[in-house]
Amino acid sequence: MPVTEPIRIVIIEDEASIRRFLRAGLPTGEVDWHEAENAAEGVRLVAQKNPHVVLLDLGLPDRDGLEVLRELREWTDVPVIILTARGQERDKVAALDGGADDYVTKPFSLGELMARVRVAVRHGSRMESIVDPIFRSDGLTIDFSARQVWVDGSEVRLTPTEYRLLALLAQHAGKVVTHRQLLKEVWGPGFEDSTHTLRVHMGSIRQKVDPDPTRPRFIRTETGVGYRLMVG
Amino acid sequence: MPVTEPIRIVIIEDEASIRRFLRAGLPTGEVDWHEAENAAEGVRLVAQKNPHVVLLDLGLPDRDGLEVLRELREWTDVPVIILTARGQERDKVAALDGGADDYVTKPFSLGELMARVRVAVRHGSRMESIVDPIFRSDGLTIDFSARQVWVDGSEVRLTPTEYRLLALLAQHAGKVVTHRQLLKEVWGPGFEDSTHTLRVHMGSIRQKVDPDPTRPRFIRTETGVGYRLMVG
DNA sequence: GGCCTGCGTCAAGCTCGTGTCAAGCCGCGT
DNA sequence: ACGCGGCTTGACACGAGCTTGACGCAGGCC
Repeated sequence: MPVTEPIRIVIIEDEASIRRFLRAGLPTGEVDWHEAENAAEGVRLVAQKNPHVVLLDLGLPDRDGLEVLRELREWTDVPVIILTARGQERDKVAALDGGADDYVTKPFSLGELMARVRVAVRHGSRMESIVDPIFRSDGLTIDFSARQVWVDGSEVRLTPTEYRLLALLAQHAGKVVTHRQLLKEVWGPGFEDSTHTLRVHMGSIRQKVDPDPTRPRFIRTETGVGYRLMVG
Repeated sequence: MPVTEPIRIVIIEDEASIRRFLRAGLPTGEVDWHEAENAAEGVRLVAQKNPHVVLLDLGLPDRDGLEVLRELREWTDVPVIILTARGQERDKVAALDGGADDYVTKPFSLGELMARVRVAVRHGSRMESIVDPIFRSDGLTIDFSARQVWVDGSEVRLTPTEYRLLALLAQHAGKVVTHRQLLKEVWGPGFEDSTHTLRVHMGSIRQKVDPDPTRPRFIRTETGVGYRLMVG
């Protein structure tokens, strides 16, 4: 899992010179950049790309920027940073109260703009990560964010390898995960043949969560193929 | 969504004239206004009032504003709007990347500021994760705003590094915090491999709050992964 | 029945992570 | 200059975790 996904930005701005200036100054590789030069195309692009941040010019040729903002706000909470030459207080207040998240007046510095973009991304991501992912099935509970496992309510302590194996099975709950898959994911490429080690580890996992392998509650072995975590 | 409750604002600003100017211009009845004229009082006030927004001046007499921001960010996500005369790009970027939510340079217009306050309140209410400035669990108490720690009622004195480590664990109470995470947060990027130093510090923390690591009350080591502060 | 293959268990050995002690370094205040 | 507190670094012992090998067992095939 990559730690730093590139920031997806949609800019809605008619002046090509501004777009070019921004595009040239972007940190390469960290930004996924999409340009629209009018309102209609901009809204379509936001819907299509689902960006982390939208940069919106107020002085568009086909429609007023505030209208575009209002239209976006009908269906998305994506952070919108207004990017405009209009520096009057009433414009700012109207935009901010109209749902904009920030307001930057031209001319602006690229560094400041990118810092404000990062703030907006921070705000956006914080809302998504409220619930932490938990796996439940029968008496087995796995809290991935806490890296904790319970069986019938009592906590079970797993070693790093054991946890990674069990988590991998849980991520594909109900489906068979092959030996090669498990070995490659946990030990890395080049260990696809250490199937004996894998069996020993599965054994110790079972000892902790599933004591009787002939009558398995959770982990079923699919002979010759791999293992499967059963779903209730 | 109309905010029925008045907006609670804490302003940390040494210049009395600015405070007076703002206080005079506030819409009466809609704002619950609290003033601090230095950093120490400001942090205390934030902890006490649990405001919707904090207005923070960077040029305080007793401490640098960025430090104050960093200290606040150790325990609260309350929106912070920087309010300062420093308009250099590097100041703005440093503050915004340091956890600030907005940056307004003096002289500013009152209308714009209040609009930005409303944006901040909007952001804050959306995540509604009001963090308690006091952490309690079993016999362990941590007051983030006062940087104080108690075990079974008696105060424990921690060094700066020890406190930051323990506070970090408390912020993710119940969850595993990896070695890399701890090292990066406390020592900064580039120190992710100094795991030995980390162990020594964890040792001295334990000596003070959790004398027997084989039967831990609070800090459990997750071998090969990191540490976890247990919750009752 | 004998053989092979795949799987599970157990024990032993080894590696590596961990905790602790002590020494040395640095910054700071007296 | 000196002492002190805090941080880092090194040495070392201990234990947890991982790997490896031996063995028993079940099922399929000749």
